Amino acid sequence: MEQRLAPNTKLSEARLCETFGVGRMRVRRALLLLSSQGIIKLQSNRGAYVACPDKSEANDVFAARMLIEPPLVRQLAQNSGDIDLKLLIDHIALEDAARQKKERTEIIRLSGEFHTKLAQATRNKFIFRMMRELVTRTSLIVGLFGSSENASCPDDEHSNILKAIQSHNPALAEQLLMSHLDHIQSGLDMEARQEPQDDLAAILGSD
Amino acid sequence: MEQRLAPNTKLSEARLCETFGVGRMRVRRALLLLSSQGIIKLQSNRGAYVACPDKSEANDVFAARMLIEPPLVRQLAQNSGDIDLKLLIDHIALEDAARQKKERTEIIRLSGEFHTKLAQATRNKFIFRMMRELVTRTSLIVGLFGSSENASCPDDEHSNILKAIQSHNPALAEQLLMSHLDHIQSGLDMEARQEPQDDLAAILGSD
DNA sequence: CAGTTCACGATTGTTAACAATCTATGTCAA
DNA sequence: TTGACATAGATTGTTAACAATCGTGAACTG
Repeated sequence: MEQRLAPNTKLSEARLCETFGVGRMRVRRALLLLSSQGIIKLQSNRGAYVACPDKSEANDVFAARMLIEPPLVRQLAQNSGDIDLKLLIDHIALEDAARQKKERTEIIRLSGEFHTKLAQATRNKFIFRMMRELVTRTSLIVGLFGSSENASCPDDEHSNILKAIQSHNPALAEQLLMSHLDHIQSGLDMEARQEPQDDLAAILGSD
Repeated sequence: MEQRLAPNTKLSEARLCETFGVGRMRVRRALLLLSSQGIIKLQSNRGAYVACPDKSEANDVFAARMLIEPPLVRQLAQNSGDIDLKLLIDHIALEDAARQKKERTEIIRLSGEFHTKLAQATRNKFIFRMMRELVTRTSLIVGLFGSSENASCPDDEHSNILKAIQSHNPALAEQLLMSHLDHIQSGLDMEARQEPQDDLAAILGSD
């Protein structure tokens, strides 16, 4: 989620065991779940590797998001009664704070999380899970294909989307979101790839 | 998927081991994956049970489907170039055949699968996975709350949706699909619950 | 007779040893 | 020098024994 582990990084069981201080069973369970979400790839007898989406997969992820998120925000803007607006308002506050403090990894994490919280605001478990999966995958893609400067979303687009929702303007909310997704996607360079890093220093460093 | 295992059925590890002739490890891996998809619930130290969606979850599933499927079929009807229409045409043929032979479980399976194949026709892996999960969950819900006669979708609604897609009529396709989902949902009786069955006779019987 | 407690059996969770597979290194030959 | 082959090490996959937890039923008490 925070792009500290590059795609194709090998995740050896023994290494994860000592890093997190748990037995192999826990590690293998976690790896299986991550692989079922497509975050890592399990290669038989070869181990687990951070997933490395290709160009085509990247396009699929954005196509899926452009299918789901527009009706999602439209619904949020229409039906402001049953939805959890506070969740979004509080989140924007967090984003602003992180941006002022220039906490880079925090900004990246919150940028993705905003979209997850759009889904969470519907109070619909299934929509939430779908968006979380798509957002996670987007993080991988941005880490792979993104130029370093635009790793996070443009500053105030999230805030503007929220305002459109609050003012019950479905068409505007939908349009703002579409162009927001467009900005993210067009900020990617589909040809250049980051090279894989080969250890877990990123995780160890954060303890 | 075929509603042979009622919700709340207990799935004991030992039982599954002998039924499928595999070790506990394989069984536990499978149970973990099923639980991550919400098809079963893993209760700590108590075992695995077929998920038993409640009224609120059922509404969430239909809300999620009504959010995703309309733009999905609209896209299919608009952009008939890159999509896999043959998949849908062949499927409708299978449905017709099963209906003529009055193969009940086959009809139920294919009824759900049509919606999965709508997603598959986009050739987008993520859309496909999301729909598969929602359709599976719908099967559980229909098994729980559905009256026995309308367990499958009305006869020709799938066929009509496909025709609207083939004739590039997005608005019609979207409208047909919405009323189709409405039909399924309104055929449910949210109060009456089927009682759980307590063993795996259904699986054993099919071997 | 009802309610509580204890102990037993059954089931799940964990651990550790073992087996199988793959990668890498080093040797030999062309 | 390069290629293939074989062997050793490391890593993953599996199995089986062990520990922990939970539900049940019997025994006991009020």
